[in-house]
Amino acid sequence: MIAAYDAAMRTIEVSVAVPGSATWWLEHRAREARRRPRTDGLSTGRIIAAALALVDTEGLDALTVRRLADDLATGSASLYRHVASRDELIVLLVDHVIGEVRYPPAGVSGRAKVEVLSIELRRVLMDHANLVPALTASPLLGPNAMRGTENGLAGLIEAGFAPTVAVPAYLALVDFVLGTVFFDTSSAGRSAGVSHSSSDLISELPVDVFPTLRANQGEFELPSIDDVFAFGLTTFLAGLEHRFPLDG
Amino acid sequence: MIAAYDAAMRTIEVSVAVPGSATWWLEHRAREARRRPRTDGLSTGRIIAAALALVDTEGLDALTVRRLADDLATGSASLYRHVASRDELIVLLVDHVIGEVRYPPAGVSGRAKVEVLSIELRRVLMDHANLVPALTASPLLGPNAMRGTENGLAGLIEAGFAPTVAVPAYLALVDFVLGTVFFDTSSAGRSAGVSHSSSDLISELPVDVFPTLRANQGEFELPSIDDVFAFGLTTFLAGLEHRFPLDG
DNA sequence: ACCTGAACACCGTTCAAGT
DNA sequence: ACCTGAACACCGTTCAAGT
Repeated sequence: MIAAYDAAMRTIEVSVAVPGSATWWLEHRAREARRRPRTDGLSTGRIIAAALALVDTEGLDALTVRRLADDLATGSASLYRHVASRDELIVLLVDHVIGEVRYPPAGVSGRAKVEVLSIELRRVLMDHANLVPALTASPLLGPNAMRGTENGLAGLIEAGFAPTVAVPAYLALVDFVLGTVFFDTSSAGRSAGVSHSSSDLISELPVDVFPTLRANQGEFELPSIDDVFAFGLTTFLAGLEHRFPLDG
Repeated sequence: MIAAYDAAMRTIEVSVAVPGSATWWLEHRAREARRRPRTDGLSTGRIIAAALALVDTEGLDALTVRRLADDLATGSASLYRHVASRDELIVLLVDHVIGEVRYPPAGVSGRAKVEVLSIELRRVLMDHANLVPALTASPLLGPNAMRGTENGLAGLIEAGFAPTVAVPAYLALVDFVLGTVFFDTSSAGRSAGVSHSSSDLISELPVDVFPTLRANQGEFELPSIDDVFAFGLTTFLAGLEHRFPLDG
């Protein structure tokens, strides 16, 4: 009984929260506050910077604890003094990248602010395309992500939408931005010369089963990934304004 | 010189295509056609079924080649006779799951068909939520995915949109569906009792930096993930019809 | 007290040796 | 010819031994 209780408490103290969850971020903030500086040259900031450089240049798979330790000229065990696990490191990395979003000046508000923020979020994620698969590992609840949510939601409310509309609209918009980023980066594997494009694949399909694709094969060549993003953003906002006409 | 040439050719013959790319799918189809039956009890179909069961019950991380071999009562090396790599297996798994989409009867066309297909794609992916992170590994170009593209695009064209509109609209719509699925499954980490919801996190934020979030905190409790999906789908289609009014 | 070398329990993949 | 046990070159993480 007592042994089981102790074991349970130990689990809780060590932190039961999964990295990236709301609970984890709350605990993380408390942990950072009571942190005392380390005697070695390492810091969470240096680790994150080195990890991001590694991911950007060699991909997410290259981010191993051992390799990162090599880059920082230490042993892998030393990193565990600053970061609890590889998963936690990735969660910190994602919020760090979201922190690269540039916010528009105070004069920009309403729909324009929403558009700028959507474009910015997409820009910083595409700038770190190798990190994108890591976005599925946790919800976006870090401080930088929350700042984006604050501003995006404010933009929609400034634009005149009621909170009951603005909240689902904001969430749907983030879903769309992330979707374009996922899709664009997963299609990126095709290197121009050697590989076939999806259009080449379409021309191999039997015309009786795939009449629409075969007939419109050329259209798939034309829209760039940025075109599709702009098309979707404009169409979504048009639909929002059409469904919920503003009072003014 | 000659050694280098031989090495290059060998690389190409072994297949230079990355699993899931258009080139890979084309090669895959050719490979399947000339495949002769194995003497052991294994088949790609049995492997995929066992892999999916494992992912569904224990998660994507539990899908190791060794564990899968155990489940199939063989050694890990034997699986490499049917599947070239773990990555290839995951690509096959994703298209297999997309194959669970149920198509509407022939009477359903136009906007209704587009809605049904969007809802179906979301349903099958949410049914296999543990597999969702694997969707970022490759573009969706398998036979089952192409069937979905054929039908989705046909729906938009039946609805009266020109191909130059229908193609980007289809791509943006898939981006949105995938985005909601990614977002919903990555937020799923919060188990009801122990964990905090994002709303609990919001109430910890300083009101001077996050006024909009604090003021509208309650709204984030209300919309379920299905509500946000339905909201976004309806809004996007409304925007499409508003921007490109039909002739009829 | 803080740090870390060395070990533990795993991976995906290959290939020589068996049938 | 086909199949696979055993090995290779890695992982993330832990902890006893050092300073």
